[in-house]
Amino acid sequence: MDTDPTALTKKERARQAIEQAAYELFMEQGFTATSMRQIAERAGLALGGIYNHYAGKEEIFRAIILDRHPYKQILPLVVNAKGKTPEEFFRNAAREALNELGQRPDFLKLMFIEVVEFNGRHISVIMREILPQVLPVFEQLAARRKSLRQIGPVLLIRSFIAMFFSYYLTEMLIQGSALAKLMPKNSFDTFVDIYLHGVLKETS
Amino acid sequence: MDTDPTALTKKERARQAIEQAAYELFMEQGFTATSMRQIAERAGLALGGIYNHYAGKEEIFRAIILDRHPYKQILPLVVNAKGKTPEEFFRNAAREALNELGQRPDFLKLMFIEVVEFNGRHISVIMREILPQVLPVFEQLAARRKSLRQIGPVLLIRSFIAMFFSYYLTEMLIQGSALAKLMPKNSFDTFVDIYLHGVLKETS
DNA sequence: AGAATAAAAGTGAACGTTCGTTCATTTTTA
DNA sequence: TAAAAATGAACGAACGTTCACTTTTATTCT
Repeated sequence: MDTDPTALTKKERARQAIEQAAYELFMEQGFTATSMRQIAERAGLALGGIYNHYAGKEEIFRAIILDRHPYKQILPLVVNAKGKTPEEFFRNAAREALNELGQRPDFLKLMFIEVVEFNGRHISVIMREILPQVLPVFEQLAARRKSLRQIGPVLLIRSFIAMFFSYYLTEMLIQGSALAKLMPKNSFDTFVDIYLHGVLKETS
Repeated sequence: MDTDPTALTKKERARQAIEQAAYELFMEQGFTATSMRQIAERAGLALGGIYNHYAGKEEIFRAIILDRHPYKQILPLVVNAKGKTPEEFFRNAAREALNELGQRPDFLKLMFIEVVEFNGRHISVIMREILPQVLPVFEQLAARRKSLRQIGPVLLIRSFIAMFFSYYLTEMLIQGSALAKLMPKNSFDTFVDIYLHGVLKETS
């Protein structure tokens, strides 16, 4: 038989097809609204076959969260962002993360589904993986008291991530509304500016 | 018969009971996971009776969005917030909104359900109501070029709202995770500070 | 190597449940 | 006394999962 080590086994290819189909459908319709039949059809196998690879529907979602979540691509970009000053670092990290996220416009929905349908049940496993990588970077940043206002590393992480979340959440919320028409084009740049400098002018 | 004009008619009381029950259940379980039977039971009437008041399940959700959404209470607090300086205004508005939101911890879920299950379909009606009230206030704010950096009124609104969203979204995401244990107590104050002054120290 | 064979994966009908909605009927309201 | 509201059984559809069965894959033995 063919033993090309670069080729995925048939088993693995089936798993990937199931996860890919489920990922797309969850993004399009949400978790509850997506049926196992739809997943099977898009993955190109029969309904019952799914259960040879996953114990059930929620396990597919968990698998997606664990090894298909966009943070896998984004995290390295942030952690490895360069910059002589913290401002440079934040701007580079934000820009690179945004570029990657721009390719995957539905990334936030995974988080919303997680919150709405599972009350954040699966997040802790992500955190366990993210934190050891990200915390040292932001600890070094927070220590630069000359450049940064006094904000602890944990809140620095949270607020940095929150900037992306809030940008995309408000984008999804206002899409198609009157506010969307009034919105400037490069709004994310302003979000980064506000994160860095605030809305107030310096008082000096 | 009793014609006390302050009393709700029986019809109205039934509608309120249905909306209240549905609101609670949607918050607890999400829209799709909540059944009409659960709504009927908690509202204290029979299954079929709901359809004498609402055409279907989604119309209940729409009614909740329209006249039970927390922004009804919060919007006036923000619009009527006082403050000699923009900073005072923002801090007062943020504090009062947060107090109100603290009483209604599930407020954000309504938005998430809206995004996850309806792709933001019902937001435009909210915007049509909010914008005329809120835009003038933020236009006046944005015009104070001495105090505020150059940010248009529309982005000023969006980023101000986004501050709350990002705070609560990250709170829901990290709850129960390792990051939550490391989080300082009064994190929202820091979010407001970052919104006002940014994370960077002034360069002067 | 090639045949035998046990394990894994694929199939789609069937199962039991639950869903949103409808309906004929009764009770309450105006 | 006519309209509105309440009732819960019934309907058809869809759901996640299981099942008996066939096909494919991987391993063992000659």
